[in-house]
Amino acid sequence: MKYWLMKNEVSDYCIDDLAKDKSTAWTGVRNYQARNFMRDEMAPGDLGIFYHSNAEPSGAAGILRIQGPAIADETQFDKKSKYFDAKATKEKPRWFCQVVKFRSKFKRVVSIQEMRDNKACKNMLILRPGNRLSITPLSKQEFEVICKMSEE
DNA sequence: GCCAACGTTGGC
DNA sequence: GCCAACGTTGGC
Repeated sequence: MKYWLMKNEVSDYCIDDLAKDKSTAWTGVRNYQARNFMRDEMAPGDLGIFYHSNAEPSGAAGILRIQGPAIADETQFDKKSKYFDAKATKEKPRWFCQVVKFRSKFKRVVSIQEMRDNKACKNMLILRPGNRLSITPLSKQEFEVICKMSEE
């Protein structure tokens, strides 16, 4: 059982959208490291923090569950999509995504500043300067600390 | 295969 | 909108 932090621009897709949809394919990831996490490391039942970036404030907004296993990201085949990749084929997809299911919305957003201020979060990759990875692993402790902060 | 230039991300 | 960080690209 692993834990993840999955970042998304709040204006694109937020926790309320996921609550409404119940589940969604986490498409559009075009970074190899993040792809490998989804394709190789995530397993059905893993839990993730849904993180809002470019938000007021940016931070952890809720919990999602990985349906797993990874599937091909359909947007890579769609010429009209900004995520289209001419080098990808149906036979050999380059990009993968996970279907994620809504689990819960936090009572309040746990801001990135609160995470910075909490010693238990100090190793989180998301807090590293210049971090641009949209999917990062979390330890069980980090996951639980964020959940706990959301209750306060 | 090096590395400079470029583009993107994302907090502020 | 600024700017630091860093992944990607492409010339050599």
